[in-house]
Amino acid sequence: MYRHLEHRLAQRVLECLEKRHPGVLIPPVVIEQPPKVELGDFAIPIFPFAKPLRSAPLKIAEAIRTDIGTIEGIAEMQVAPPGYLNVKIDRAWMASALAADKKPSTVVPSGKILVEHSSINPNKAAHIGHLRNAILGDTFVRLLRYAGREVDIQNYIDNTGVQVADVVVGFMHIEKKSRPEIEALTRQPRFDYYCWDLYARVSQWYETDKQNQQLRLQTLHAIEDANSEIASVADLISTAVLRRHLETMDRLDIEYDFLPRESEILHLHFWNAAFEKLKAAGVLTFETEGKNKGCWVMRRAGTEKAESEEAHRSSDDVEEFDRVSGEDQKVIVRSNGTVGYVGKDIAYHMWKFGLLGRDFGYNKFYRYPNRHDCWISATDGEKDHPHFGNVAEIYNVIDVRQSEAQNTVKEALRDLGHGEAADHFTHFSYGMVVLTPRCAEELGYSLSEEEKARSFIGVSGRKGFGVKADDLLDELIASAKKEVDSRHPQLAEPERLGIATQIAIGALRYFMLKYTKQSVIAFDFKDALSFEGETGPYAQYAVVRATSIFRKAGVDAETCAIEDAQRLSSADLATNLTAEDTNEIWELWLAASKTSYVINQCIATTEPAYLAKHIFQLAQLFNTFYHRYPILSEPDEKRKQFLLATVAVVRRELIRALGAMGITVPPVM
RNA sequence: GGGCCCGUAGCUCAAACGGAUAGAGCAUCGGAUUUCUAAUCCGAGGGUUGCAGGUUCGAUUCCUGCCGGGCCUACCA
Repeated sequence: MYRHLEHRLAQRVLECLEKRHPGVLIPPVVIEQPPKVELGDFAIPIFPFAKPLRSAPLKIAEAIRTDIGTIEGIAEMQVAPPGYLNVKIDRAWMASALAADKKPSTVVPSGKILVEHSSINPNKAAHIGHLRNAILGDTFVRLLRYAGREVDIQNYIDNTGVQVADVVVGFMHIEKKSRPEIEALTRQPRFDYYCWDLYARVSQWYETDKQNQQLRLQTLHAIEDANSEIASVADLISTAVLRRHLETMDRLDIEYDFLPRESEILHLHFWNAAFEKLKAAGVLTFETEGKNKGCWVMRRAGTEKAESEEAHRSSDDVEEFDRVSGEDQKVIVRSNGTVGYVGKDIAYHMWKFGLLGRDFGYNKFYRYPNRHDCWISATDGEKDHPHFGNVAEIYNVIDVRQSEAQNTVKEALRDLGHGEAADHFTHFSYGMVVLTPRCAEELGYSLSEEEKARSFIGVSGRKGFGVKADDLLDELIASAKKEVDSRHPQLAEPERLGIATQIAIGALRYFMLKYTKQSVIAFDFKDALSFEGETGPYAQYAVVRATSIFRKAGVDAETCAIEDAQRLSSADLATNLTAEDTNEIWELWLAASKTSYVINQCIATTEPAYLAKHIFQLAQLFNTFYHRYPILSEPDEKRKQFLLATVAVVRRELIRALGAMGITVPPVM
């Protein structure tokens, strides 16, 4: 409703200006929020119109104010120096719509969206970096679904890469385990932890003797051959680790629909199909001389600019140098005929948009407790299966280090003539999670002098250096459990554990979402384990408080807002919201009205942090309100109804917004 | 060498398109009527937004240069 009103206002302002100044190009009308509610609910800066209209901002603002007439939902407008038009919402109108949960009809774009996230190498346990990825991705899916979009969730599995090869080398050549022995190990509870340690040992082992690295290459090649014994061992290991990842993420309510694996991209020859199309379209060219002689290469993005600059440089030497050095080229197929990672990724993304002319086979792989099935790629697969791929839009949640590679894939699609697909290809890029030096020491790692001097230490799977996802969750739950135990000793053990788990998830998900996505998170246990201040539990607690009011009042919280809204006349709402000293409560209603507006902003900017901020602000306003206005003891019955309706609306919006972040609220805290 | 990102309070972070007095949380200090209320609330201190220019009515935000930090830049995946 808030968004709707804002849009209508901008539209009407534009019409006013166009009517008074026909033929003049009017700059876009921007709507902001005034620094204080007393000034109004929307602020329109008039400065940008001054020049094109050849008039003073205050005069223009005054003209709009007199011309604009009445707008449903807008109460009044004021001209404010040095050049703002401040607009006040009709508070009773807005409150009545919000309480009744009225939603303006909106057109939801059709077309399925594919969100790819997690994509953890299946060779070791998931760590905090993977948690950030999965939580960002899962939250973005929830936001899209909130907005009415249809979404498939994919988790790409690189089960034939060097990282898996390394662990295979570890089992076969360091531990000298037989296949049955490995099979037995995969059945132990946290097999991924075992691999975590082994992976670190393998990395060290490579350094002790260069000969050992030969084994790595041999193993890598053997894995790509589906029929080899080594490939079957690799599959055994990677599948077991993958299951562990799904279990870990399920603890956070993160689910997937489909797991495409690199092995099928290989065995179903996706690359061959893509290669033909890329050659035919001239996207790839064969180099006959220079540094990249014998390779199929793609011109790098940004080459056009370099070319036009070169045209001005008369020297042939420069051009010659560039061609020979191959600086402007990206090798896709190596001179030995094998295709690199980017090539396979291009093929995979052609499949995503339904442009490859091939499909995976599908098998059921994992059933969640809620009976939702997660499918996995197969060469053959089951007859009856849902259809994945062939979507209208994609979002790839991948950290910032892959920007270059993502751009190459996107440009390949564009060069193939699929400009529309390229336009709907979004790399949802985000920064790394690193450890503070203090945190690293807490984990028992001894740091070099150089490392101690740095502001942070990177997580490294190769060194076995990092915070494992399950460990962090365990610690969060234990910490929350201690609090719940002391606050609610009368509750049964399973109930207390359930509450502690909800709090732990709330804390973790909020923690990962409160930072804007491009910022590097310096991980610290003190901040991550905090349940106070700007945290998930703070917002959960606000809802719990709201719930307890209704419990004590003997009123159903879910229906209260609507029923009270019907009982309260708009005159009642007006009295409670527009009289003197009602700004504080109005601010609360206003914030509550913004949930879907904020969610749309989050989607448009691929920035979930805005929602975290919004939730915190709403919870903060509620806590202040809660503290200041006793409700159950309110003697005036109409006033009490209004206050209860206020609580009901805020509670509902908080639950919704938290739900969009994947956070649920316990009955008590 | 080239490309991208970052530098804001003691610490961790905000500030949509350039907008009104740069905001939160943590930490520190001082307070909160036995109430629906303490995983909370109120208050205090804390800032030359890395430095120097430029663009304009107005710059934390845009441009240029410098200083400091990170990432990418392989016939690795």
